[in-house]
Amino acid sequence: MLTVYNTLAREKQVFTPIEPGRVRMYVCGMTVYDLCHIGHARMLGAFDLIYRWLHASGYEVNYVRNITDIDDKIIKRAAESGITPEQLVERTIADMHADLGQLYLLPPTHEPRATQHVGGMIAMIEKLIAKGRAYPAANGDVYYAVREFPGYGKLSGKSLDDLQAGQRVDVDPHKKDPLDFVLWKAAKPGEPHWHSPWGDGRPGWHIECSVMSEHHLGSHFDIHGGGEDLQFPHHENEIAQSEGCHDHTYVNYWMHNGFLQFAGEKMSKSLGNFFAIRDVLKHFDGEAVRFLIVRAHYRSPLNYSEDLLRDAKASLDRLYTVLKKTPASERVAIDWTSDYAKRFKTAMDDDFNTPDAVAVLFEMASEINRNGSKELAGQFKALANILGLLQRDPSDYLQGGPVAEGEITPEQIEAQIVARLEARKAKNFAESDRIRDALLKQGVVLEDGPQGTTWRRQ
RNA sequence: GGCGGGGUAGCAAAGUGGUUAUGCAGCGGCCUGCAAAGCCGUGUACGCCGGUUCGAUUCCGGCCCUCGCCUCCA
Repeated sequence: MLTVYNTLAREKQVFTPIEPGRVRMYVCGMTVYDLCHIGHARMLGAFDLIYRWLHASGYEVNYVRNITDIDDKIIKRAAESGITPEQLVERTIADMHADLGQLYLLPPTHEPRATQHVGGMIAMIEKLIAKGRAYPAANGDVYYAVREFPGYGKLSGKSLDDLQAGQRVDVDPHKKDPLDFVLWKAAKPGEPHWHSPWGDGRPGWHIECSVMSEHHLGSHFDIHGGGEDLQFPHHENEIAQSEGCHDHTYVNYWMHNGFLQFAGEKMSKSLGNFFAIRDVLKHFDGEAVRFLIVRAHYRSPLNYSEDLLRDAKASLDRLYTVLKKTPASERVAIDWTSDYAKRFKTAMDDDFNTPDAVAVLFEMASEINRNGSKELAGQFKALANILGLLQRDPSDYLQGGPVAEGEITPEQIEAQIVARLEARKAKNFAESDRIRDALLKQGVVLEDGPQGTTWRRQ
């Protein structure tokens, strides 16, 4: 029985989908003005794991993850780079897909873009105006009237009065209430824009998700996810829009992942303390990065540093070493009646407790190393597959990784191994050890076994 | 100031009212020409102070520290 922590209820709840056997899930994706950083990887990785477990649990999952392809930052960045917003968007999306693939993230079922849904956004805004929950202002903007939506603040646990007391930005004089947020923005000269009943302009950020989720999942769906910083105001505003428009529940389970921190602070573009995924991948294997994410619970804060990444890689090395020693039998179905699989399932069913599931994997690893069971290795690999881990050829993983400039090639390593074998045959251990130490200095570890000498990169 | 998370052994990270989490690192042993890998063994950790209890890291209260949100943000 799957339980999930629902931010709205502030407790774990038994998961019951609206439609038996099917899950409709929406996750706020990227605004594509720059490369994804490792903090984004944490968020996207968290929901990838959730998606995978729902799927493994037998649900047919409609997983929608949007792309915001029109906003101030995109316009600004494109202008700075001397390209059109469209060019910037296309390039950034291609980069994002490439980077996420390196982390073994599954593509979502649908990846709608905001600019494909402007018509729907205009229609929803018109409906909100008709219901008295939104109003056009003299400057061409349209605002949502938060005081007209009784449930405002229920997700973030904030009251309008508390929010007002905490105000720390200048209030737009066109707003009736300082907390009213923009649904439609009047275009400035030269900006991309669409025609609307309120003049040329473009949609606000919050309305995008209400419209795109409804388009693919309907006005009432199961799971809505995103980073915890989106809880307020973004998700609060989505609720106001969608429930304000349809007068029924928008989402059953709100899920938010904890933040990736660097040096004790949230990693974000605005703080400037971020590492782009592709820069990290120059020095670390993508699966090691993924493992760093998998071995922490999705709601916990997660620290990022090179030391932690090295630690994650060392742990992952152990798991792959198991499969190198004991190759998994091919294409096995998971035996869910086995003790290990049951414990794995119990962990994952408990609000996607991946650290506990990983612990089960390590216990299986020890047993496989003890008994050399290919069948158990098959179960092990199949369970790891649910977490998006351990599916590569073990030697490829252990010998691969990013090859730096001037790094020793596999051919050169093999030649050294042959030379060392000659020395060992001649009982010239000084020479044999010299070769091994020389390789170790280049990050190559030799291991002598019954089947001969193998190597891996540190 | 308001609201919401965290503080677990050297590091990372789950979890539990009393029984081994797990991984990395370390230490001892086995194996090995020596190593590495692997195996066996090895750590009286739960922010502080009270309370409840036969017994609390786990429940309750207070305090301290820390992160996030209250502005765009994953």
